[in-house]
Amino acid sequence: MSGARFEPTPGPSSEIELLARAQALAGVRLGELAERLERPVPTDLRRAKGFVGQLVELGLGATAASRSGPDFAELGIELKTLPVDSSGRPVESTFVCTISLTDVGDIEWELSPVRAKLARVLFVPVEGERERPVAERRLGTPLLWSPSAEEESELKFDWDELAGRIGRGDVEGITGHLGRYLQVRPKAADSHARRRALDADGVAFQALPRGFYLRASFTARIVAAHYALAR
DNA sequence: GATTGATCATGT
DNA sequence: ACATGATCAATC
Repeated sequence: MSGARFEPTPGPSSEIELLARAQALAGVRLGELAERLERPVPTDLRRAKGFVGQLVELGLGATAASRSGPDFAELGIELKTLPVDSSGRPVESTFVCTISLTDVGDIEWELSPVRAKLARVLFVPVEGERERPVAERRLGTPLLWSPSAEEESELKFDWDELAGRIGRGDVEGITGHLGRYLQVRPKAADSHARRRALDADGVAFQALPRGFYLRASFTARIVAAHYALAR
C-alpha cells in the first residue's frame, strides 16, 4: 500500500482500446473534457501552448508529459493533437523531435529519431482556430497512422537533405524553406538559446537549437485520405 | 492568407 | 539544462 498510486486514467492495454477511447472523445469540447479531469481551461493558449496536447494525454491515459519515449510506451504509439480549421485542414505544422546537431549527420534514415517517432502515431484533430474560445473547441475523429511506403520515402528524401546539411556543418544555412514535407525550424526557449554544434571542420560552436517539424501540407494529406476512406 | 522564426509552461 | 507538449506573432 505504501507504494500504491492512483492515476487519473489507467493506460490503455491495446491499440483497439486506445482507439476506442479516442473515438469516444470525438465531438467532445475541451471545456467538457477539462471539467471531467478537473483541470482549469486557459482563456487563450499564448501562455499555455501545450494545454491541448496535455489535456488529451491525460484523457487517454498516456504516460505523463515530458517523459521521453512514446506517449503510450507499451503500445509504441505517439500521440499528436492536430489543430484544424472548420474544414478539417491542419492550421499548424507538427513538431516531431529535437535535433542533436553534433550527431544528426551520421544517422541514416532507417535509424533516425524522425522515423522512430512517426512509426505509429495517433492523430487527434482538434478545432484550432484562434477566434474559437479554447473551451468550445471540439475534438475530432482520431486517426491511427503509420507512414505508407510513399510517405516514408518522401520523409527520407527530406531527412537526407536536412540531416546531411547539418552534418556538413551548415546548420546556420538551414531555413524553414527547406524540405518538401519535413522541415527544420528553431525549437528553443527563445532566439538566444544555444547548443553545441559542429562546423565543416568538426570544430564545436554554439548554435540555435532546432527541431524537425512536419509541414501542414503533409498532415493535411494524411487527414484528407482518412476522411476519403471513412465516408 | 500562408509560412517561418520566436516563444511559453511544465516535468525530469 | 533539456525534453515534453505545441502555438504565437512577425514577416513574406
